[in-house]
Amino acid sequence: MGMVGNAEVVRTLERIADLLEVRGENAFKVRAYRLAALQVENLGAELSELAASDGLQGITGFGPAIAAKVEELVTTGRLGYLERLEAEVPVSLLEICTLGGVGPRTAHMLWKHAGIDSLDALEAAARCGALAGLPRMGARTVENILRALDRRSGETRPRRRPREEVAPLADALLEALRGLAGAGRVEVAGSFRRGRPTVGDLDLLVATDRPAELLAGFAALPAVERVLLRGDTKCSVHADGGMQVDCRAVAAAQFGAAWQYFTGSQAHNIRLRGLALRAGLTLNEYGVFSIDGGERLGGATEDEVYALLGLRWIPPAEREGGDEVDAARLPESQGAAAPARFTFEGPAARVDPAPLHPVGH
DNA sequence: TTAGTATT
DNA sequence: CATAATACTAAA
Repeated sequence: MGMVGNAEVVRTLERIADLLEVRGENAFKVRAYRLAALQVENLGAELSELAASDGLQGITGFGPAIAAKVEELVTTGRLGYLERLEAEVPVSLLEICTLGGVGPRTAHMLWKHAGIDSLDALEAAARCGALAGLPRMGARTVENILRALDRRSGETRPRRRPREEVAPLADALLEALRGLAGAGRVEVAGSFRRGRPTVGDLDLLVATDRPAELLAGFAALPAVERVLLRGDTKCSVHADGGMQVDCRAVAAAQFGAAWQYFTGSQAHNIRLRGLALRAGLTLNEYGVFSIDGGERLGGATEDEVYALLGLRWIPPAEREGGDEVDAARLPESQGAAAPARFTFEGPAARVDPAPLHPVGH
């Protein structure tokens, strides 16, 4: 019976997706496995029991191919397809992908162009200059790989931590941000705000008129150990203890849309944005826009964002990408059908180089 | 400008 | 045919 639980099915489907990706497979196929994994995560029932009774065909994200593989896995405890994949693709390529800045495309290239199939082989090649000349391998990138390999021995590999363990750091950083010149409202977002029992990183949001300046201040905080990247709207760092902290700076008029985006979950955002498209709108971290014309309809508060999509405000703890979006539908009359209630006032709500309306011309 | 990686 | 949208960096 259920020797193989849903959690292992999720891990297996994700592993298949990772291996297919470094093999250079069709992106849609890779996504299909990721989507299936996501669906299993949010599934109410045990797959092994479904396999014994109704079968797996009806599950969202399961076509015939994935249904057959999952059935094999939950009934026999093994999966021939995965075993063949692991025999074909060097599994160490997945470790190479854990180096910051190195993803599946690069791992694939290293494997095919230079026969690199392990971290040791990569290190050797990097040290003896064998990487230079490979596609998209400049001096800068080689340097970044060498630094990432160096840190690897420190073994500070990122892990999810209990939220209680992270809370003091979150409080301290919120306080520090509030103390920076030009800082307006400051809030935590991400999985921490959603109340998840464990968090992988901290996501902080700050309202400001001078984002670049504020992010420079953030990067210079004493609690910051290393700056991973810093742009005009976003800065990622490693804080003391190795925890990654992402800080996003936005104008006050966009705070609601940005907070919504940054709170996630990813699956929730995708559902919201999909709903927006079907309503003739588009949603991003800067606001809600009408698709034709790109007029900005709102986004100063989360409430406004959800209302423009015809939804009641959804508590962060529910934003996991299950059925919460459908459950939050408001009666037709005041929803997306009549979205022009909010107008965007005030000058330049957007940050300087105008990220505004993402809808292509 | 484009590709790749990253983020929710 | 195919889930959304955007930011940052380095290469070309």
